Amino acid sequence: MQDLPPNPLLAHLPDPSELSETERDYLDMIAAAPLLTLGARRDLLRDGETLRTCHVIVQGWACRYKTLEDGRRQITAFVLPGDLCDLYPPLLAEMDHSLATITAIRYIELPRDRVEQLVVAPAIGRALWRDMLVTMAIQREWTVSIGQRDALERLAHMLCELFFRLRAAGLVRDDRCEFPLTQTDLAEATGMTPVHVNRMVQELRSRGLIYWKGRVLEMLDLPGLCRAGLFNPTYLHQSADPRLA
Amino acid sequence: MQDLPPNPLLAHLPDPSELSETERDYLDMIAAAPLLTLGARRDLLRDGETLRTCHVIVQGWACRYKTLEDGRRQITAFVLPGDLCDLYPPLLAEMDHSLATITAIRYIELPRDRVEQLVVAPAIGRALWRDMLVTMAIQREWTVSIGQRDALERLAHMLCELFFRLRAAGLVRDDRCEFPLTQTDLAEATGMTPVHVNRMVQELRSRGLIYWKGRVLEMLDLPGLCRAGLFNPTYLHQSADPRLA
DNA sequence: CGTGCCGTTGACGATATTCAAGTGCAGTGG
DNA sequence: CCACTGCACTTGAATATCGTCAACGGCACG
Repeated sequence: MQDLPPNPLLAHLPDPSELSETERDYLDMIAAAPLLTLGARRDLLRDGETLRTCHVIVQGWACRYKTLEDGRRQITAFVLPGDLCDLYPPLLAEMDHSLATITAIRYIELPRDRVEQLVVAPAIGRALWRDMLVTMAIQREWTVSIGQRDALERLAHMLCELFFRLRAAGLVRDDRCEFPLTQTDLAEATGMTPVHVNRMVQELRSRGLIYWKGRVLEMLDLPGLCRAGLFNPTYLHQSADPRLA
Repeated sequence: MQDLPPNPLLAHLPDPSELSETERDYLDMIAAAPLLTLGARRDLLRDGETLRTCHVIVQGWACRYKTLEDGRRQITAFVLPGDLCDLYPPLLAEMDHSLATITAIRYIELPRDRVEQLVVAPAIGRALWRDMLVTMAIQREWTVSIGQRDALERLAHMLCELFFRLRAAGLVRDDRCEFPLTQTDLAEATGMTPVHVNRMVQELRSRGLIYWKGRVLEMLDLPGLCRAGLFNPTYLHQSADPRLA
């Protein structure tokens, strides 16, 4: 692993100079929290659990998922490096879904009452709200995607979304990025079968829109892929970001 | 219309006795806000708009929806009487979806900076967070539903969710409720065609699970409907509520 | 008494699933 | 070093679910 990116909880928050003394103290404590690790393809939190602490993933990919009684599984969200993630569940009684790693991750744990402080701290609270609202917008867009887009559009849209989010996190160079998902992951996220995802991947390849081999994804024609997926990035509410280069 | 229910923004908040002086003042100002009205089947907010004020629906049904360039439309959420709803969009730059009424509604408008105060007020802010997390859980469950459940399960699940939410809002008596949605609404929410919704509705009827005529829906066999929809209400995080009677 | 929307029905067709078999590659252990 | 194992990916054929198209009935509203 290369150097750790700055703690994403910090990256999503206002500049410390805009914060009060108290809020700066909060952030210092967070920055000092010990880094924990978890291997790839493991559950971090399970449906039904009652949590006393909150988790923030600092590095690596994860996903939320839910399983039906008969085993059908749906991934409801991907958690990318730099995303705030499980800051909030302890505010509810128990987990209503699970959280699993895709790659190995590094994360920190925060006690519940510390999160409650953060959430109502003036500047920090506002920033967390904003982050939550974007997460919500993404979830809505998944609903639109699975509900209305056909298989090819759905896959194209998913790849676009992930690519734009990775880019905002500074993880794209020359239209290429690390891409640890399997076709089965994409199937569980888009509500199709792995077989059909495979056929659609090949269609995107044959149209010259993407290159994907091993763990590397390259956008050969990003505007074309956006068109194929009826992808409009405004729902991500990405401000013009310096890291976009 | 019968008597107005108490302002839902208040209903979802902690008892005033647990609040500070300042927080009580906030609530008093909200309670004093003038009630606005809008007719059925009209847009309250449109995709792309920039908002200066926040909206809280006090009475009536509404829905969020998104439209693709080619006209396909997906309802991403139903806003029921008693739900907090558009408190937050102004925190983002512009609307990424639209909000339309189903029935006539009554609502209030709050200036943006007042909402920012609420969001970071200790007790109120925590309550709003909780509400937001439940909304998020519902949105995740829609993803699961559209992604994994088949048409019949999807419809059954949607009816169960709406019924449980209406019940928590005190709008169910003897397993019956007002139900102003059309089959086309349900189609746009579940990602199926109106024709197919119709077939599934008839299937549920013929199994003796529901009665639905005009604007009244009655659950003839709620446990059976829950089974048919693989519905597990824990994601709604409804505490034992006195109004459940 | 029209007009329009909502619900209903049937025949047909398309998209995506299921089932089954086989390939390639990475990691493991002999 | 090489065989063996497992997993991800790939391919094809048969099938099913759901969508499309089209027409009609009922009911509310003007």
